[in-house]
Amino acid sequence: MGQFIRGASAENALARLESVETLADLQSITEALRDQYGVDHMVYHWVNSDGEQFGCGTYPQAWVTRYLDQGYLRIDPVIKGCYQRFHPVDWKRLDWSGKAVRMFLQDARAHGLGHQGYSVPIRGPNGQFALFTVNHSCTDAEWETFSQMHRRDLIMLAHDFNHAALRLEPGRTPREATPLSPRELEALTLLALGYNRAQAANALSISEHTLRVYIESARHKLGAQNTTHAVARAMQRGIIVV
Amino acid sequence: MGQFIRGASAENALARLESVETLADLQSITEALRDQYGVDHMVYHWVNSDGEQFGCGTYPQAWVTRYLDQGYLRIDPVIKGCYQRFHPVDWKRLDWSGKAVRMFLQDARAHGLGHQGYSVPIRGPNGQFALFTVNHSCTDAEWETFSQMHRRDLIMLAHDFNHAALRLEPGRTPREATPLSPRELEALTLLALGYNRAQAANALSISEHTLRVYIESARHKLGAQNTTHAVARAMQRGIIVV
DNA sequence: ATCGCACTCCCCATTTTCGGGGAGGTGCGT
DNA sequence: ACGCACCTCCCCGAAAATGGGGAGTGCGAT
Repeated sequence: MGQFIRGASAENALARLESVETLADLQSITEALRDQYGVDHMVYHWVNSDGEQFGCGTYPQAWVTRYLDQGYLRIDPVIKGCYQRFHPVDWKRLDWSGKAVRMFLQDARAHGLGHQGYSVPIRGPNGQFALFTVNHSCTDAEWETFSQMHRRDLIMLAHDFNHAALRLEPGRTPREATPLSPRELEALTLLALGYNRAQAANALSISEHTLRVYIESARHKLGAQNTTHAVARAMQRGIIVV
Repeated sequence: MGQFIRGASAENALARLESVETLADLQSITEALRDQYGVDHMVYHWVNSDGEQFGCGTYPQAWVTRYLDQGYLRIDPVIKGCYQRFHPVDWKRLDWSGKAVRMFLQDARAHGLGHQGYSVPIRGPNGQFALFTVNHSCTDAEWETFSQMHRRDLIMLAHDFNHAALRLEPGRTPREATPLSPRELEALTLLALGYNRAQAANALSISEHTLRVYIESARHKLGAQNTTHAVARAMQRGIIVV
């Protein structure tokens, strides 16, 4: 295993992260950090199921392509595990059972990924979700030492990468150009809680017709196809809390 | 202004945060940190629209009560501003216009809050959203110096407070009783993406009748009242990613 | 090898939602 | 004082979802 260099050497990269201007800059920083920390791979990427992709890192291009083509986003236990956690997670603590998952793992190994991993979930406004991951091949004990030693560094790195990414891709954030009105939010919230329109209208002490107007306008503002879609988008963007 | 102590002195509190066992512990840590950093106030609190409250800090009790009673949650520019940002924000950069907001500000001052503030937004799984705030009275230049010097400390503190809070309140992370089958998850995912039943069935290359069976069984497993509710629950539990 | 579970298909009638339209009142910021 | 966004109410027909029922295939586990 490479030498695990301490925080001080990461300061350069931290400083560079704050003034990143292009995705290529971000990419070169992941490579520099990978070398500084002496690990096999370091990756930052946005997690979107809708095909949009944003990320950088040192995974082989073949693996990135395959990952997307195969729809591994929906299989990868790292995604699922991090989605339900706040704190960074060691890959060993995830659930790797299941046929599809085992095949995924095998495929990952075949593409040169190490069996040790440590991933930091990051959440931004409007339901943004991203991951910052370090990947390596070494013994469990060595990995434990590494991850414990650099845990805080990695959290800060994840934070800085996300900050840089949000600066580079402002188009992802200001989707809420038309914010929902209080009544619209209330309406969607009740629907998300399982109320039907009659019940929701009753709960808000308004007519069902009025409720429909709210749902309709919320749907238009959210660019949603139907009520379920509107509720899903509102939840995804974090503008309603259930 | 008090002396702004550097990161090293915060290490004690960081260590204590990792082993916190009660809300009172968390409370005492905010007080210790306030004194260490030499600021007027330091606060961590959950932001829930549904009235549930979880938090700790050094704001006067009278202010906390008033804040809740008056529903300032929906007025406070700090909440709104942080909700739309990823990076910590200086209160001066927020939008303080509006009649209600000005009255809110006046009320805050009257309750002993300083005019300088720096707030760190934190997001967890299941749409959790929390804030970590430091508040003080000093000149703009002094505050600028302070916030720049301790920015990274405050981000890590926010992270650790949230981690501790999530450990203390596991009730916010519901467990998955009966796991959904792959097809059920696919079905719900497509619905969350705005597909209607015919489109979803087509996308999965199955009959609409079959799709209905999945939705039905998923609804039962999730204890949901209707399709929208089922999708909302699945998203809330993080078992589908949209 | 048997059991359970996931997967697939089909019927019925009833309830709910959708997608347009119009119309009047309030309160806030410029 | 004006506009603008919000809130509230109502009409219609067409489309979609719901809630039951039954019935056959395969796969993995006990």
